[in-house]
Amino acid sequence: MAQAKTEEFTTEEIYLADIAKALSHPARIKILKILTDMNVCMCGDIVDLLPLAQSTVSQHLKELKRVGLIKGDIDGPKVCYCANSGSLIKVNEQIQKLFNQLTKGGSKSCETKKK
Amino acid sequence: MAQAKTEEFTTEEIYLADIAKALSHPARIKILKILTDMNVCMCGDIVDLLPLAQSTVSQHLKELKRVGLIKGDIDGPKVCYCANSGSLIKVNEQIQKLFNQLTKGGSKSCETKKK
DNA sequence: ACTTATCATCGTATATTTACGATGAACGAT
DNA sequence: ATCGTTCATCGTAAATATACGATGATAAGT
Repeated sequence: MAQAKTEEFTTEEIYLADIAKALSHPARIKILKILTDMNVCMCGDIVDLLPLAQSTVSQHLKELKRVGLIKGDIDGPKVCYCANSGSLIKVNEQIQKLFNQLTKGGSKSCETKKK
Repeated sequence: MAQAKTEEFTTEEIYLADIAKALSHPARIKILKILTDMNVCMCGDIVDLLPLAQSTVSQHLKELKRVGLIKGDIDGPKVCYCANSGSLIKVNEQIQKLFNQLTKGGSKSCETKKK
């Protein structure tokens, strides 16, 4: 099965993996950049900046919203999206924590003493 | 189709998304931590620390090796895995660059002046 | 009330991911 | 040479992801 056995992993591992999943598509990376560059929050013009159909972009936005990296405010028929700075900062901290752990050990080597 | 139109994205966006994909599973996060904690590089005992079958763990290791986050040295019938510190540092820098961009703008708000 | 614009969701097709058991390859030990 | 250990790969099944067009929902404007 493709059923992940998440029971055996820590909350942090699951959280980080989930964030990573949200970032695991070039379109979503690009959307985050677009929303950051446009200081005024953007709406569906994101579609014009991506080589994807409107429904597909909507799905990507949904995924980013799912993990809280962006927010969307309904304004009439439009929806105004913007990056969630607070969440981005928090996520950045979590990632930093992970990489601090992963790189703290200095350089290790696999070189096994070939006997 | 599930064919990603990667033509329209930058190399950096594709690279970051690819790294994120490699990190998008709790087991792979955990494997990286295990390889870091064990100062001496580990072999297949990783399997014993994960709630997954040996073949599944092997697949996860392959994915991490694909993006260069870990290395594996064949030592007889065993394979000695270890975290690739250099790669981890480089990846960390790339991620930092991204988040610096994403968080540089200060706090934005979606709050549309409800007229 | 009707149209237009904007966006989400539905339905669907295909690709990829995740997982497992089974098998195969490499090597050390007997 | 045979056996056991270790690990990758194959084959396969189910879940998820990606993408699109079509449809539905909402609100502004006519």
